Amino acid sequence: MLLSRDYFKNTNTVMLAEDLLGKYLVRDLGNGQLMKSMIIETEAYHGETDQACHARFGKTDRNQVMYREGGVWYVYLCYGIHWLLNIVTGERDFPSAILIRGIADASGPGRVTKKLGIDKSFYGLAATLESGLWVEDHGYCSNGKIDITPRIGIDYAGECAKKPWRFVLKDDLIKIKNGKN
DNA sequence: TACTCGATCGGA
DNA sequence: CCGATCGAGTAA
Repeated sequence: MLLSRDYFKNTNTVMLAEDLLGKYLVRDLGNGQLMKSMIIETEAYHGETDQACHARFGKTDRNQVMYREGGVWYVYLCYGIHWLLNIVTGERDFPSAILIRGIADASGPGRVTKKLGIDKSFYGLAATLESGLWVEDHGYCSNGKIDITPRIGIDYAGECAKKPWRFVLKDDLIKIKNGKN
């Protein structure tokens, strides 16, 4: 079933990031083709006090969508090359989001968007059928098979770099094919 | 305006 | 290890 707007309005971004593991990212290519991939890696970014969060310097043109009510996509360009996909969480005016770092057939945040054909055009769109990109719960239960680690690539974030806000599903049944496309 | 560095990745 | 390549922050 489709994850509702209310699901993403939850203010506990860290808990939501863990809960998203095992859910399905669904991309409607518009020609009757649906791509469905299990989410296997996420990271939480929570508020202006989180020194790793893009909102740590306040609202900017790039991050303004993080201040909206949860349930919309935050897509941004990283290192001038890769589009990174986040789902905004929580209440209006509190900036928080979850980075989708990996799906079952594409490990790495840049590969997720490349695989599903996601770019800046999804910025600010709601995670609904109409937008062509949404999240479904297929009833998968992780049953504690989850690695919890600090977030990747944020060494500049001081004490916040130590927060255990990265979640990885480790399930022997999941085959990760590192397709280079 | 001129730097510097970043929620990355693929190739040498 | 290094380069690609662009937007945000900082200093001036």
